[in-house]
Amino acid sequence: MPESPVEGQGAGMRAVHLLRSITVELDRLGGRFAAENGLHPTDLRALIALLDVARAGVPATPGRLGAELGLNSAGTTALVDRLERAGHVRRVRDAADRRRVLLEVDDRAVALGQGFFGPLIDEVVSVVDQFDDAGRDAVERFLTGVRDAVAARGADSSR
Amino acid sequence: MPESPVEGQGAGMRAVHLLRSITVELDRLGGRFAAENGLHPTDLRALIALLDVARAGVPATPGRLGAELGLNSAGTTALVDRLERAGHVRRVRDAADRRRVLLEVDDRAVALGQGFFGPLIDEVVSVVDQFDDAGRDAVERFLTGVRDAVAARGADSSR
DNA sequence: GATGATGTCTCGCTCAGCGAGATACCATGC
DNA sequence: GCATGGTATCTCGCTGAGCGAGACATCATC
Repeated sequence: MPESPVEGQGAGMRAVHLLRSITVELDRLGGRFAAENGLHPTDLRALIALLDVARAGVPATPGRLGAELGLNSAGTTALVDRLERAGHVRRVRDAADRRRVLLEVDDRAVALGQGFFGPLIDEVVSVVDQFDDAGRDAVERFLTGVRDAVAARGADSSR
Repeated sequence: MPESPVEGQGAGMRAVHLLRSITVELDRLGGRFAAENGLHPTDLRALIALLDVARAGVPATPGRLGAELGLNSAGTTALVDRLERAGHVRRVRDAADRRRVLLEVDDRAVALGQGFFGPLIDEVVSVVDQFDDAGRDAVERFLTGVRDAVAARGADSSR
């Protein structure tokens, strides 16, 4: 049972600490982006989630968004209000099921996000491109393994 | 300039999306841990940051903690109040500089965090252990590259 | 011992998110 | 057709995290 993270740890623990500092830096970066654009961290998470489900082809609704972010319905309404007021999102009544509201992300919001995160994404891609096939495969299997581990632990008890 | 993330993308984009879903799952998990233990996401981030600087040997103070989390002094005081009320942290006047308050993390808080995140850490370590030396090296170089990219982007404009 | 800098805390406020419940709509039964 | 239950969203009132401004104590320097 390893614990202290000083130098000279195993490769596994070094990977763990690198991952952690990546997540810390990432949400610091996200916070800065949010602050610069007058939106809250939650708003940013919401936009990212919206773009995600949009690409998956599923139409986004307040209900799904709220569940994704762990907000209740009241908080979700307030969130969508904010996004709509800022012009990042439009509410459109679903013609098929008129209880539903579909959320359409404005193109400028997409462009905004891509302008900020695009360069970072390109850098990560270029890091991966430096490896040979075996290296790329290792990276991908590692990430997949970590994602599955985290997701499994996130799914076990409640929800 | 790649964009859509559907299947059949390059290895680089797949890595990007895996990384993103890892971070999403991780902070969902963190949120759950926080909720289960009656503390807010910020409190969890604070505890993690405190453990970090403690391991680095630097004594933790409200000032440093607030800067780390991006809170102002009022918010930091409120945060430390909460942590102290919950018994996770103790305030100790610094004898050398009596303006300062040193923050000592309670052993039970450390144990709590390790009980929750320890198994996940072990799993990540075991994922890494499955690779040969070349694979481990690739993973580490990848993570280092990503961390540097994120940190560089986080440092450029303000702060 | 006065002066400025620094670390922490207090006060009053704003606003994100919660719980409870209202409202509108769909999908069944009769 | 019309009641009944389920679902999606929104409204209302409230709690509390975090902010700005400033108070206070302590250190460093002259």
